[in-house]
Amino acid sequence: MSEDKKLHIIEATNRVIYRMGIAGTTMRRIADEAGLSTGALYHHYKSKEEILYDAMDRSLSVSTRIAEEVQQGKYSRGEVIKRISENVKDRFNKIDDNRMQFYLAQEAILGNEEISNQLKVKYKKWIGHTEELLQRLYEKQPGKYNKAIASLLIGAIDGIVMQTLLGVANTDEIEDICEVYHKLLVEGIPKLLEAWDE
Amino acid sequence: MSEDKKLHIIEATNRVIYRMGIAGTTMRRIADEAGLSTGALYHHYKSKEEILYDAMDRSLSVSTRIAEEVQQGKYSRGEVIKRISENVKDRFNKIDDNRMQFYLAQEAILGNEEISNQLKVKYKKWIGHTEELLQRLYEKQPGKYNKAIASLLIGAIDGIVMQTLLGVANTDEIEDICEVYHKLLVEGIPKLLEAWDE
Amino acid sequence: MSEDKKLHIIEATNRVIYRMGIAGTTMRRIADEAGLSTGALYHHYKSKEEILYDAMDRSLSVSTRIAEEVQQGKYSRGEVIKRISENVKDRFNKIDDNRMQFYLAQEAILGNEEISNQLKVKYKKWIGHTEELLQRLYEKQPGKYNKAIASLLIGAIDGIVMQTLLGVANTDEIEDICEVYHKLLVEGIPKLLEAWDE
Amino acid sequence: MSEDKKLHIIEATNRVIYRMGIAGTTMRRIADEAGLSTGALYHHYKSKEEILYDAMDRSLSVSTRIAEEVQQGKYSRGEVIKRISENVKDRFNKIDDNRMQFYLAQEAILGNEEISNQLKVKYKKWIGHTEELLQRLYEKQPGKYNKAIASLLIGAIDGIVMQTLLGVANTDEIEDICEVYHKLLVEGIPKLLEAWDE
DNA sequence: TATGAATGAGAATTCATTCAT
DNA sequence: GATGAATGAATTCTCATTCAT
Repeated sequence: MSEDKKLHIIEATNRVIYRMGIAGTTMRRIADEAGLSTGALYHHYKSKEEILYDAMDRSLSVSTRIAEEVQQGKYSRGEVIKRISENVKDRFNKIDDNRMQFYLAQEAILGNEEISNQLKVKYKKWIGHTEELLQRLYEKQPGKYNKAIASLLIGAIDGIVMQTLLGVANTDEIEDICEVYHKLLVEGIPKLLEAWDE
Repeated sequence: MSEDKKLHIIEATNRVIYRMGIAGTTMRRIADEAGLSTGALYHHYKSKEEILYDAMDRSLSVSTRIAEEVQQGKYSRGEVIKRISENVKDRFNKIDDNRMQFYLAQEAILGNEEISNQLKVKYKKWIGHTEELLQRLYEKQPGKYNKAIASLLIGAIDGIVMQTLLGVANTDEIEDICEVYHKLLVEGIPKLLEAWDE
Repeated sequence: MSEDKKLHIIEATNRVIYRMGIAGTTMRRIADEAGLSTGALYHHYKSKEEILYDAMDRSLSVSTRIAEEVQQGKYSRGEVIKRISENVKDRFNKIDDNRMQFYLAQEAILGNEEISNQLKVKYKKWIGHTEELLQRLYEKQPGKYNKAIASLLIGAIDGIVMQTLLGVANTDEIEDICEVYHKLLVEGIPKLLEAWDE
Repeated sequence: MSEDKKLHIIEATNRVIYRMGIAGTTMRRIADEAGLSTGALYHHYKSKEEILYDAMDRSLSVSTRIAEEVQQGKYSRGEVIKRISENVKDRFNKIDDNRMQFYLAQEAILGNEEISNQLKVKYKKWIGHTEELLQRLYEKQPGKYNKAIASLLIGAIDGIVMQTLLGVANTDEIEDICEVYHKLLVEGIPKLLEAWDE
């Protein structure tokens, strides 16, 4: 039960998931990809579910999101916004990670509770970070709507990622969307926050 | 191929999805739930996918319909925004249909061309309508970024839908998000559009 | 039960067979092609088998082969051979008929006894005609092997037709094959017949 | 994927075809006959068609083998012709395999690309070998018509096979046909080749 | 540890035929 | 005569899991 072998299997699993989706990931394909027999997989994991869970678990613990690293730095307002925008643009281009992320969400939505719970925790963390970021950026006290804004900002990225994966949005359009997203952070959101003060 | 019978099948499908999730939705179960034989299903739909797509289509086409009504100039600016907001809130509550949409998106991303094309058409319609709506609402000439804004507005909804399905956002938070979305339409977007004029 | 309607159904059936083969010919497709409902078919024929049989029966009674019309004429030896060659070349180009013919043979081989019997009769007739032709051409008394030669001459055409349908032989090659077939009649067969005399 | 097990499946398949005809040959019946589960069949072959193709291939590839042996120069001219004749006679007796070949040809003609390609390869090989054989037998340089002659020789066999399957030719007649075929190789074809030289 | 053949339940889909309207 | 919705058995194929070697 060496950790090495497990990692080998998980890496093979990831490659299969990337190509075939989670529903298309069969034990035989994992075995083929890993250069093992199906029987061998059962020496390391006691079921397919366990393999998938391990794969998804490891995948989730790697993925990063806006705000995570920015938070600790001591950047100026302008620098922070710039870094966020870069980060966002970057995310749209990491097709591999997006695909995997989307599959994970899919699996959760289809009824895999364990993955669902993990993703829930992740999203709550991401939203929390973004919320804090908003406060730092616009020097506002925690307002009733900061969390909602954070959710929308995160959600918008997921939505655009889906459009990219679906082939609805092409590269040029993504450029524009990034610019709008940037402008939204600089102009739209502050305006929104002011609006509630009045 | 009476519309009634199709509706009957779709309703049965929805009940099965509600109880068993998409992954547990088989033709046999749909048939049983509808009180039909499996063969009968194929009399009305030529594949399982077609049933699922129709189920999704019927509910999500509401959003398109509203945008179309608005286009025909039946409403004042205030009314339009109100209706959009209502529509968005409505969409967040259709859990089963949203699940289905994500399932179909997955199929599309994994290479199902039929579904892919249908979804592409749907998204392009949504984005197109939203774009026109933006122009009418803010009396702007078609700008370079109107499409990008529309994509983001649609994407944000999908993203929030995903958060809802994952159980990240609860009912109260959805309320807040709707309100922010509303505010964004009223205050944020106009501000954004102005910003490019300066 | 008007003959007209039956003919209409049979023509539709033939078009379906041509496109889909006999195995791919379903009642629904026949109905669609004929512009009728499946139920209506059962008013005119009591089963699918009966329709297919009728279609094939009519098809067989139309098809012609080398020798049939030549026999009655009073052509010279050279003219007869020329006409046969033309006839053969012609046959290779009538893809539609060949296809149908092949399907019929197929159906018979797969176990349809009635068609098998009809085809058997046809082939015996064709072979008989060809045999007589050989005698007229080479002024030989009915020899032990004339029938075998006739069978081979007929068979060769069927075999080449199959190669054409399979896409093994292209148009240029068919030209050559026709020429060889011609030469065979003129030079090869007489030599063969002589050989036995010696 | 032991060759033994494959052979076992093929033998079972042949028995089923013999009893039920190709149309009545289902995976379940093959499995039952072989004493296996249907799933097991798919462990060795990836589709029903592959099983049928293999069944046909195994028996008909004998002809190819002989042509290959001959090519390697193991036999004298007389022996070669004798072996070819024996081979041809043999082929006429393999009723089940011939049935299968016609069934597969039908599939190919109707658009099954996989089978179509396999058969095309097979035929091109047969024709190619026969062509080379002609050159060796008659010590002729590659002539324009050698390929056409080869095609006709192969085609004639298929045509006679079809007559056998249809029950047009009985055992005695097959004897005669074989003899004529033999004579054709010995006397007819050389004469033909000479004819072009003059 | 490792193999890979075998299992067996269950999936989607097809289709000739029937029958109430 | 005509319709077309419905039947239900049969078909091919998939796949997680087991187990003798």
